[in-house]
Amino acid sequence: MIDIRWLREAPEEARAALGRRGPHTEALIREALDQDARRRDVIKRVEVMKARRNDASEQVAELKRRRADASQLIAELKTVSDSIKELDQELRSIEEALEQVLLRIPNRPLDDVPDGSAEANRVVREWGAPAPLGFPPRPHWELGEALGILDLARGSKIAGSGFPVFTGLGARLTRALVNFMLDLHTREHDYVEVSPPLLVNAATARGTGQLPDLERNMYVTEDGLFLIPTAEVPVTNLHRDEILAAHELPRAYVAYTPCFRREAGAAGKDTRGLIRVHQFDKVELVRFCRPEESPAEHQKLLGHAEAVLRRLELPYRVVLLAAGDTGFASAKTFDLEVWAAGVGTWLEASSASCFTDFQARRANIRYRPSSDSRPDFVHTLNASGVALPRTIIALLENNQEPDGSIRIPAALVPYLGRDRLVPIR
RNA sequence: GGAGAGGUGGCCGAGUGGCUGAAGGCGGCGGUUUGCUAAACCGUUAUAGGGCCUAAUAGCCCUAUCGGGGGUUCGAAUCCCCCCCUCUCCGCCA
Repeated sequence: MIDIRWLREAPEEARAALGRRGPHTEALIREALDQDARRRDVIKRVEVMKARRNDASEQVAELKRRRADASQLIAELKTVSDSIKELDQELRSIEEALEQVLLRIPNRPLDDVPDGSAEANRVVREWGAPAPLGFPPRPHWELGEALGILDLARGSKIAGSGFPVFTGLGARLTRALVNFMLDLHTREHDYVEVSPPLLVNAATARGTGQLPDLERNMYVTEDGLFLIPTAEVPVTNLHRDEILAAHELPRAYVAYTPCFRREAGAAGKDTRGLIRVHQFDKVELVRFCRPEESPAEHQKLLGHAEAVLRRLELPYRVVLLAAGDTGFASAKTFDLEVWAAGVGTWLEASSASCFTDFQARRANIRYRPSSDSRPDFVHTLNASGVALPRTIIALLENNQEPDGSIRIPAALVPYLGRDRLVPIR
């Protein structure tokens, strides 16, 4: 049963916060509170009967021990038992309905999240300036093919559109980026590296909020397992149904995984080349912390993601998303948008989100504030650190030279083994 | 995939229909003893839900929980069914 106390105990605050996501939340709140009231009413009634049954059962045992006749009492208890069965049935269906509603209520945006939808997103800072190239920049799909590092046509052939193939130094570039990022986060930012399963069960997908909200966006196997859309899913669920010790918070994990997204309904514009693909590599950062730490943790996390782009010398900006544009599970999100000179646009390379206790409530991830206190939900946060395709886009398009060769930033040279990529035709 | 064994509290481990939320041990916490430590001894030791009362996640009462879910029964850790997981053997295999 997902926790509902937050809603029951402060319904007006919940209304105000959720209302910023849209008017549809009001109906969900009303439905949830209604089902909750019904639920408690039935619990009250059935528990009185259970108490009576337990009591009388002891009397039956006592009578039998004395070899006295208990048939009268047993007959009486039978009707009590039947009523309990009915009420339990009713309770089950109410809880089922309540659960369905709760699963559809998005997270409450934090107070400092701007009102409005995407137009109200706020650029909070920029780093590095998009430098004029002095010649007409080419898009990455042209550069990539000319460099012999990207083969979109064959990807389409063997899997379908949106499944790119990296070849030669392109394949090595992805490996170089992954290793660079993992090294940075484990050595300098103190993350524990994990290599999780790429398929997860439904409970796991529900824990981070992918179900039911993003169900359409995940690939499902016939065994009922989902291909992960991000490492956030398996990594956050590492501690599902656990009570963490206060002294082991905050915990920080970094994971490299491929990510799989159906992107149903996203076909069309802004999907050329590597901009939006069905399978891509990503290094993901996940943090668990005490509630009071989460704002500071969020900034720290954002800084760790930014560090990647800075080392790669890629111009980017930090955008605070407005309430209406913030993801279902998130309470506050900063997008890291990297400049891509060829397509002439900013591309989201990372999303750094604070989920407050939203995922913790669903996944039941708690901690004990002190040894003698009750467990409380942790806060979870995550950020891409960062997604590869859009990083590669920026790398190719921003660092291209008139002859089509690509400058490799110093931080990446040791990993790639060379300081430039040169066209093969 | 086939055959078998098993899943009990933080851990180990009793328990085949009734006062067992669960013996015993270990660990943890509190205390007594102690020059200090150790040992010994005493006490304590879960989670969730609901209600009452509250400043309270304090207190009191109730309900549930022995892998998960159904069922039988007045009553289930104990009996039945389904599922999940672990282990052993066989098969297959990177």
